[in-house]
Amino acid sequence: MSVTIREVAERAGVSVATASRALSGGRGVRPANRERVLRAAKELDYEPNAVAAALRSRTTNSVGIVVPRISNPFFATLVEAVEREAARGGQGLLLSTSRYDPEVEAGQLRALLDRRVDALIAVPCHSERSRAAIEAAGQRVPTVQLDLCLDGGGGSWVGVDSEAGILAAVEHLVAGGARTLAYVGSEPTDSSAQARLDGYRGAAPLCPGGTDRVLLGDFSLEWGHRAARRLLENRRELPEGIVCGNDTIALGVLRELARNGVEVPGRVMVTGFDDIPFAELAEPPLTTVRQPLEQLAAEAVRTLATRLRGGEEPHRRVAIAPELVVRASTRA
Amino acid sequence: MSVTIREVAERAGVSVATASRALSGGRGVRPANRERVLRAAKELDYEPNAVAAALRSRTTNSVGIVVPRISNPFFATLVEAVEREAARGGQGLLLSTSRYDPEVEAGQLRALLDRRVDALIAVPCHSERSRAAIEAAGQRVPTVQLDLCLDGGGGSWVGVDSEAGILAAVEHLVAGGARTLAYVGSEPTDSSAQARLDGYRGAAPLCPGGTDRVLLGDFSLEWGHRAARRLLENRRELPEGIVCGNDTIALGVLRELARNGVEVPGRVMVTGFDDIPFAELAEPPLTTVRQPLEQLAAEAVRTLATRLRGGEEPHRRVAIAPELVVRASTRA
DNA sequence: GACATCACGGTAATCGTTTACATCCCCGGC
DNA sequence: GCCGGGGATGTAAACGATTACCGTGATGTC
Repeated sequence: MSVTIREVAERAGVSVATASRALSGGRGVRPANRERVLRAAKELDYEPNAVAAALRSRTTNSVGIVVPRISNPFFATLVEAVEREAARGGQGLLLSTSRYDPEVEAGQLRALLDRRVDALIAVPCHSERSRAAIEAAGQRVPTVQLDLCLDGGGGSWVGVDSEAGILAAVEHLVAGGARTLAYVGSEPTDSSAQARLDGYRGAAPLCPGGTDRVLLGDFSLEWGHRAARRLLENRRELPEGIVCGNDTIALGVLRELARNGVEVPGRVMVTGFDDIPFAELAEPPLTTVRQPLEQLAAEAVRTLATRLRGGEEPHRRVAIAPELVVRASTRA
Repeated sequence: MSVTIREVAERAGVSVATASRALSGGRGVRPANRERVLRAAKELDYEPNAVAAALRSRTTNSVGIVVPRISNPFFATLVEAVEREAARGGQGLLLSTSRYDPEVEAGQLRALLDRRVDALIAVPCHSERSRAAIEAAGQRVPTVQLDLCLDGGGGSWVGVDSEAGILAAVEHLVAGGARTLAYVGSEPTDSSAQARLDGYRGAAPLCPGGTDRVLLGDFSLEWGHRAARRLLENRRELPEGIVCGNDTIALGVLRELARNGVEVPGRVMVTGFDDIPFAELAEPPLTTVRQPLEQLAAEAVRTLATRLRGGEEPHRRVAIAPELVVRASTRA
């Protein structure tokens, strides 16, 4: 069927060992022989069988990734960055989704391990119930948690410094003249939600006027709507700045404010978090904290690469500082 | 290192052949033996080596997919649907992106074939220059083009019936009272752009008042802006219905109309195509033609599955009828 | 000229399964 | 009682690379 290295070797007049050496790296082979092997391979249109190579060399040159979903533009962009980064190193990417179900997630991780991926990248879908599977995986291959992480740490992690991001947003709002603030975020069911909430609480003292309104729901547009309505109940006490836990919530808030004729940023300023593609398309365009996705992906892949090349601490935790992107939903 | 089937067989007191049979399918093994093998496997925490199985059985239980990009929400949703469908059949998904570069695409396809994927799904990034690589791939494994296709056909394809979709949009606009129409789409550089344009031209006779304004650019928000500005140059001749080639363009058009104080759907009705997640978040929410992504994915995977199970025509072309989703950017 | 060193190349073992083939046993039909 | 058939099992040969190990000849050094 397919042409094998044996036939290439035969045509080149060398042994399979030499052919193999010539095709991969080519060290320890006389240039003349190397040439002949390469030529033979081209003439026969030889396609190396990566499966056989993987079996013998015990390395598949592929990494597995598990994310909650891909249709979420945030994860999509993340996966894209990881794919590009992996491809650059000649690594294939095996993609799975957990659909926010720890059981599914565990199954996917196991399937990836059966396929003998060299390393794993996972966005744990639950800060508690993802633990067992992810730690088990970490026993077998280098594993890095991306974006979200397990409660209480454990294993490598690469993510954004949420607290610094929220702090930047708060500083910006205060500098823009906001005297009262509110936070609309998600219940701290995952590590990001927790960190952003902590960030808000930590930054609160910067705003002298008052920062005590904290509304927690989930990371959805609907929650943004509802929270905004709640803040609108008493028009007089409407805060001058609303810090949102992510962009989706912020879009919901913006929309509800627009419906009720509240001027943004005139009467209220709004900030988001993530900088999803639609943030700049909102009306008005949303000031937000941009996740440096490319950097996150690069860092994650690099972490795995160094772990594979040998040693390095298995508990590397990298928090990358995000960047505030100022748009029209706030005053400079 | 890892426990092998040999050790499982030993512990169960049977030969490796029997162990293998028991673990995969279990046909032709006495129930008692099957039980013992399964128990031994569980006790030893046996993890089958899919690489070895793949080498011997010449099937990797994995499909490769190449899309132009994942950060495009349309492709992201498509990939997600394919992943789910593949996972259901126990197939892994190897993901690659072409970044709209036929060279990159060809390289990715080759890499996937080296990895011996059982089948391929590709969204060709160019209707001409993708041909060689995709047809070459099709020689080796079942390959299906998804969404986009090569010029002039060739190979299997699963996509949406663009012409029917545009027709539905036009009918809807005419039924809603539009007397004049315009089309804002992309130059026909890919098969979808072509089909949508053809669809508009085919449906034109339905609108007695006039349908001759056809503006072609690319599938971007900016083009939507520019096209809308051009239509606004002569306010009096502003068409009563604007059919857009995709949602992104439509969002651009909507925005420009809003900036110029044109009422939607009062003065002008607008339709999109695709139903990306943000379509319903637009202001007003966008009436659009929904791509049945789940169905497309399922059909693509099914096509490959039947091809793998043996025979079936290699030239299956499936066009699925899309559904019109009516929202507030048009009158019912 | 003897010997250590070195670069290169070949032979064959190996990775961990699946599966072709042979064997064995049991059962039913004649 | 013999034979054919079929199901369960074992033996061993694949699958197609990589690589440990060893042999060979060239080279350098004393």
